[in-house]
Amino acid sequence: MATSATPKLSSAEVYEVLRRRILEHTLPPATKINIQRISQELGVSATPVREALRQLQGDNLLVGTSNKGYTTTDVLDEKGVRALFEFRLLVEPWAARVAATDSLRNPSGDLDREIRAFDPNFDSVRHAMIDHDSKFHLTILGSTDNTIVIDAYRRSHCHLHLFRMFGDEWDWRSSLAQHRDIQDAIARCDPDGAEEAMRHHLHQAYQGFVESMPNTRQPGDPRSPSRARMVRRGER
Amino acid sequence: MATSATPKLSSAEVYEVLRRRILEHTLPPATKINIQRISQELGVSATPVREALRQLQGDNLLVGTSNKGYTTTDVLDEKGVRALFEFRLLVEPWAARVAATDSLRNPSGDLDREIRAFDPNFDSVRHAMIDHDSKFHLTILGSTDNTIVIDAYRRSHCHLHLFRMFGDEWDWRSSLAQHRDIQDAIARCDPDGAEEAMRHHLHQAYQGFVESMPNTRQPGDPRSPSRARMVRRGER
DNA sequence: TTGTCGGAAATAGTACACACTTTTGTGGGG
DNA sequence: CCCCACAAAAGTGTGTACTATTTCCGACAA
Repeated sequence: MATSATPKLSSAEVYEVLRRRILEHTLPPATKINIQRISQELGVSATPVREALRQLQGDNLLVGTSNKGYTTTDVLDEKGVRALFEFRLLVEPWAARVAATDSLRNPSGDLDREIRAFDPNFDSVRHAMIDHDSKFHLTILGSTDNTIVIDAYRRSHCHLHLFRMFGDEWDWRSSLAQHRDIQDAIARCDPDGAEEAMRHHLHQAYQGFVESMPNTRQPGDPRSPSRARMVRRGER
Repeated sequence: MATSATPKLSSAEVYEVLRRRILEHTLPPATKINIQRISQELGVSATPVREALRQLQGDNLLVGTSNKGYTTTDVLDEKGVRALFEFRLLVEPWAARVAATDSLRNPSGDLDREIRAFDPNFDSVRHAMIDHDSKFHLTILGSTDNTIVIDAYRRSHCHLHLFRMFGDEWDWRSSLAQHRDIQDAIARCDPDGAEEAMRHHLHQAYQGFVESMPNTRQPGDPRSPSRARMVRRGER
């Protein structure tokens, strides 16, 4: 576990370490990053750390201001969640439709495997579900073979934000059932069904988010708890 | 014009300089970047240059491999163009619809100004049109107030790729007319019309691209000139 | 309590040394 | 005679240590 005593460690590896730490919450949201500490902790000089930080800034995992250092991105506020799901509703139903049109390289096999591989007793249900959900959605996106859309999706870091906000009270059973519905529609090459199943899935997820948001408030986070704006549905 | 003799220049400024150079083709596509040369040219040390390069890599303007340095991204191939327009067809018609729904902060005024500001005798028509086109589309995107979608759009660098591929033979008049159609629909708050106008505009642009692609081949670019795969239309 | 002034800490930049990559040049074999 | 392989040298990217500036925090005084 100790990262010390590694013979030579550098640059791209520092990037990977820091990236994992952010994604796994070892570095919590809205945390100031100390370059010195990290450099001596990983046993490298300051320069590779700074480069890694710059790259992480480009990946939307850090925000940095000149002469003031870097900070991990904050938890999404209500507007941010809305924007995120609006974005997902643009690309993911389309991706599901594309995935369901091609009967040859159809990701339904992989998706089935992902669903079966889900283990509620893994570590925490939350962790297992996020992991499964991440892979499931990315598999569908990946089947579109559109690097630009895939890249845009990855950069949204939606599952990082999910992980940050979710408590353990989440109804993962219904999410899993919706995944099964999507996989079914894709397996039988039903574009309309797949698109609609995905849209429904995202709407449900968003709904769950909005309802749980006042509860998920972090301690010591003075955001106004009122202003629970209502959800507009049936946008399209 | 000369970047020398600047008293103190550093880091974020290096980033800006390099970014501009890429966007303005002072650094052509698929060009290897020499850190030493840039550092002594700008009168700074290697470190800030390297950091700027890392950030540009995160912006999808450079590709970098370990111990081999950085290279500007290459011109899009046919598959890339297809992916790019597929992406644009996902977000921009939606953005046009959103822009046309809100009668208060409606971007039609800005759009009208953008259209009028276009000057065919500016420098080269190509440059002027790319500049106008870039602002026009970004204004519509910006009116959605969805930072995630806006950011994804910016990172696609669609106008950089347009600029790279276009010759001067482009039919900018019809593009401008289509912009006017879109602006009209938004001004009268006609979501369906705006969405459809945008979709038509993008289809036309894509069509123009595909037709001009074999002609736009760069000299000294040994890509196979055959394999002009046919366009599938009416995807949705 | 508020404002200002210092000192400590952290970040940004420079110069140098090392390591990897690429290229050039030379020798042997086909 | 040409070509391929291997080796040496130049070139370039990468990491370390040091220096300089900037920011932040606390003490002291009004």
